[in-house]
Amino acid sequence: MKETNEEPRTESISFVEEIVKTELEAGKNGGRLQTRFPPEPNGYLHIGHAKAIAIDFGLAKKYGGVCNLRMDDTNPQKEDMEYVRAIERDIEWLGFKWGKVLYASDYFQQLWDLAVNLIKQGKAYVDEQTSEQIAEQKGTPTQPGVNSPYRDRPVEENLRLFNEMNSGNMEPGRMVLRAKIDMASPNMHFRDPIMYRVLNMPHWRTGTKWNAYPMYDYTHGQCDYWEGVTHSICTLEFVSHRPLYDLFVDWAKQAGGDDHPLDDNRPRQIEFNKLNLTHILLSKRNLLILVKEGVVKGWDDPRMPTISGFSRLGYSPESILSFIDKIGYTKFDALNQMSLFESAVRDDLNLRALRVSAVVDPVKLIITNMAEDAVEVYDAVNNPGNEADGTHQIEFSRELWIERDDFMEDAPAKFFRLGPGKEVRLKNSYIIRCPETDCCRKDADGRITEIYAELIPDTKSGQPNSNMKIKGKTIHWVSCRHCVEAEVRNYDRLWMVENPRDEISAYSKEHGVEGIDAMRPFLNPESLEVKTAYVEKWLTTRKPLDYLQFQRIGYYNVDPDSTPEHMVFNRTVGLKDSWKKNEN
RNA sequence: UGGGAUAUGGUGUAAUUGGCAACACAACAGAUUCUGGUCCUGUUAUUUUGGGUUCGAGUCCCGAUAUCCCAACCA
Repeated sequence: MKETNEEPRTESISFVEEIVKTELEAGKNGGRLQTRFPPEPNGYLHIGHAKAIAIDFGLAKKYGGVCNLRMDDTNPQKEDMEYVRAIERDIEWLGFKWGKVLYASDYFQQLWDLAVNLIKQGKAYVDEQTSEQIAEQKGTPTQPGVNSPYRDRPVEENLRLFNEMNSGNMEPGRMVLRAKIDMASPNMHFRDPIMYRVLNMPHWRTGTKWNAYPMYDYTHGQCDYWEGVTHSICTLEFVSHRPLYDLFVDWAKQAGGDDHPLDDNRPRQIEFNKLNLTHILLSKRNLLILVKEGVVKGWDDPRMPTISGFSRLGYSPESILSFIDKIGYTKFDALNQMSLFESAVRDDLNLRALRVSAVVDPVKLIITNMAEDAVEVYDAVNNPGNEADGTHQIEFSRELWIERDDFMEDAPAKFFRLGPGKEVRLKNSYIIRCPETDCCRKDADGRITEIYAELIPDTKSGQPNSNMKIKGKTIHWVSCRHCVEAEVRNYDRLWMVENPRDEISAYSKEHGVEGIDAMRPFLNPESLEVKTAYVEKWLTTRKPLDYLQFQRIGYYNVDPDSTPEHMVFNRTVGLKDSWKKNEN
């Protein structure tokens, strides 16, 4: 039933992009597109941020707009310059360019002036209750709140106290500035939200100028508006903040004498589903615990779901972006499978990784009909999928290292590797054959120490007999005299459970423990296996973050700490293995 | 009867906006292979539920159900 007109499937775009595109085409905002990526510099960026980055920067790039990087630095208690630099590095590594680097703290004066204006209009007041009292009066989602006794104090008193809040003489917690909205609103965010609190601590950018600092809800929308952001894209948990976001923008517009209709010339907040991944824990608070408790070696530990961690593991920026593209932007609270991510990584690495030989669990193989001092040199293809990647040289000699599990004395029928009387091809080299008897030597424990085989003449790649049909597969090897030792770090998932976030919080509630104690039961004790491998000498020419494939084993990446003298390789992801599956 | 959001194979996402439910991952089977990888072919499996409107409903209407978000002086 195939019709002739098989039109190319029209590109399907996310609902977010649909909105942006439609408004752009309608000429809204003067046909201008401006987004922003607003991280709080209190930790490293993780894969969830990458999803936000991809749409914030991606849309701006695709539709000729601009995306600014704005540090959401309204809480000096948790933030640090170290994080700002790391955030910039990670965004660049992903391949995106920002318009400007801005800071919420750039707007502290403007926000202050607006707050004063709002006090004068009777829209804000200073509350002297304790945080417990305020929480109590706020009510619950099912019960309306009640007004603060300070709600109707005179404007002059509000102004005086607000100034005192910022004087440096006010103890933190003594008073806050609240917006006067509606304590009975079904939307909790409307129950007189706190605009300013006293922290009395220096800010790493503004120094000691401020002692009272604005809250997120009072900051974000106005910053967007003042900057000219047209689309403020964020995650779903902010849906219920949107009415407040819009209200504060209204107030800022009015205070600034902006008489445009309220639905024009203003940022529009759009929310998408945040990223959830199986076997991954994504929350800066919890990631910080892993770092501080030494469970991992740092924010860029290859087991961390941070951008820098994935980078060090060997995931390419392209593979991360490709994965994000596959999962899409919707409003559904999805749990994505890690296998989809890994398949995106393998897809990309298959194109770019150079093929090399490394023997990770070595056993010696002796080619009995080869002379002690003979050496042959071959050209090994770097990437069968891309001839332009060229070749590199490898050496072959009498004594080789091969993988221990490429030999079995008593093998199942479908084991197509080495064993008594069996033949295999040595990658890039000869076909070899093990004798029927006495094909290996063992130590006192019965562990194989040496395997013997003879090469079959003229079967080398390119030689007359090279097409000889054998039952065996092709195995990889390195020459004992021509290889070097290297440290190989095989990483495995950090979490043994599919959904660590839920498991941890359930465990935490049940046992009344928090932090690392609630996490420990779910951590994989074998998340890192360090091995010494024999690798071909050519690898000493490889540089940190180079993409490699250890043939028949997996994709590996050169660790940043690796040197030619002591090479370190991180396992990015294993190759698919349809043999291992057969075993069980 | 607090408010808000969501629901399509095992998983995630599409469906020209009311017109043959498709793509990817996963799983399984086979072919090719000097990587038990890649490439290629095939198989299994989907509209939460009950009503309604309609020639026709994943899409519209009404009612259930389930999940998520909101009660930080965090963002």
